[in-house]
Amino acid sequence: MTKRKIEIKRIKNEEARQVCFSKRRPSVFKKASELYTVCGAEVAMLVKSPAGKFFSFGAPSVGFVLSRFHATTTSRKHSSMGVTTQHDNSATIKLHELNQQHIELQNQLQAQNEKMKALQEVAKKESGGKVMGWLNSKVEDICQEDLEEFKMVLESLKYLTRGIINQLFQNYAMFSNMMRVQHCVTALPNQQFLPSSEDVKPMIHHVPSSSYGWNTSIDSKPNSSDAHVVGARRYFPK
Amino acid sequence: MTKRKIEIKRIKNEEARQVCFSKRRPSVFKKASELYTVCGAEVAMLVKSPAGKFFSFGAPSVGFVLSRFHATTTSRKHSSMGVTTQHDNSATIKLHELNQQHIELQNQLQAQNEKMKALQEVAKKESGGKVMGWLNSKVEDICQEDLEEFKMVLESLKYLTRGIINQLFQNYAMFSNMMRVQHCVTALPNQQFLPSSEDVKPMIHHVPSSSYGWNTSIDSKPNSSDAHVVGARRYFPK
DNA sequence: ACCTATTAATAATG
DNA sequence: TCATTATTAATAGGT
Repeated sequence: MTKRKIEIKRIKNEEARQVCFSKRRPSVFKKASELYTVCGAEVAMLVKSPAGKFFSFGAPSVGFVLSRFHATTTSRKHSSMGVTTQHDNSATIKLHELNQQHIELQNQLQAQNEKMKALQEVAKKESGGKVMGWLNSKVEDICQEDLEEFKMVLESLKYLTRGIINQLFQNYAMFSNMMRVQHCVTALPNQQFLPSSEDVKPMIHHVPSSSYGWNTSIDSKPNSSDAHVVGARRYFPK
Repeated sequence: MTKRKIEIKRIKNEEARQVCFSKRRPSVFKKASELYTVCGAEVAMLVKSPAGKFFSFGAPSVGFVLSRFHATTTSRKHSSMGVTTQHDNSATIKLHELNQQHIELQNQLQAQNEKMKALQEVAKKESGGKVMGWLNSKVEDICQEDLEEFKMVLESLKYLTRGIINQLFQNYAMFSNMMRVQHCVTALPNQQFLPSSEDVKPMIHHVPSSSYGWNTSIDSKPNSSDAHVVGARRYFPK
């Protein structure tokens, strides 16, 4: 979101990556804060910077939310009528994590979508460009190219990739079928989860005295919708 | 950030508050995801909605980040929550992460399939191009001049297809790896990830069949009879 | 840290 | 819940 749109992928330059983190992290915490203040959602967020620093944000407190999370993800062996159900609570974690990489993949898909969009855009443009012209330019930057030339390339692209793609999708279909069976076994059985404790105490985080130190969120007013100390910064509702 | 600027304070109307949460939560998760993908920061985020549902996001995984967090915080003597985390159940975690990837890759490949089709649609509109002429002609009929131009086209094709082909091969490789690893992992007995000592409550998962991916929530209300709905959300309609 | 041109998020509305 | 759109908020690149 800025002067130029960036692809959502890891920044290779280490310094630039750290700079980006420094800019983005407070914003994410702010968003998390707003989620609590405006919507009344309990939020805990733990972050380890690329440089190894830990940050945390929590409303009404990190510990409060963490403990609730533990309560819901902590399982036990349940015996009933001689039947012992060994409850695999990693399934719970799995469920919670279904969000996770999915979101990342969504970002990847966005990048792909946009590349495709760029291709489509180019396909719509009319002008006197040559193959050599956009041969050296980036796909995203093509804007004055010759429609006919481009279409020809697309056509040949189809020709060249058809075989590979077909084969890949055949393999995918095969794997997919196999996985589907297995998935039913591992993810679909009824599962039981603990209710959360309703009487959880607020928590104050330890600050390990490592070379980096921690930024912690210490909520002095567990039930208020006020400020949360995060690092050196305070978020107040305006 | 919108039609009108709103004051950052609790929305009193319960329904409006829930609506706001539903809109904001995915965005915050996305930001957290980007913090990981772009900046390489480890992130864990736990959220309890105003309606009492739990959501989580973690990169590289909630469990991973949480266990690191606990390891660090508990190494200072006490866990503030009195919870001891045992994070040696890598096999179980691995299993479920692989299951996640399975689901997510299905979505990704599906999306890719659609994109490829779109690309090919564009290409199909041009049927009588020079390139196709080359591709369909006999080798003997291609003159030197044509070969030079054809070479240029091939170069450009290499550029245009690089991203697509690489992506497809990556997915193929991931699937291959998953199949190998998962066979190994699923053979292991279920293990407890977290110690348990509380009552449990039943939970129902509903997985929509038509979506690009899933978000999860876990109801934390002990006496609620609500089903746990795993909702679907697409970042990129169409 | 600051600036600002752009992109991304989202409140209000249908 | 889903889509649209008018605005505001976030931020990449540069100084």
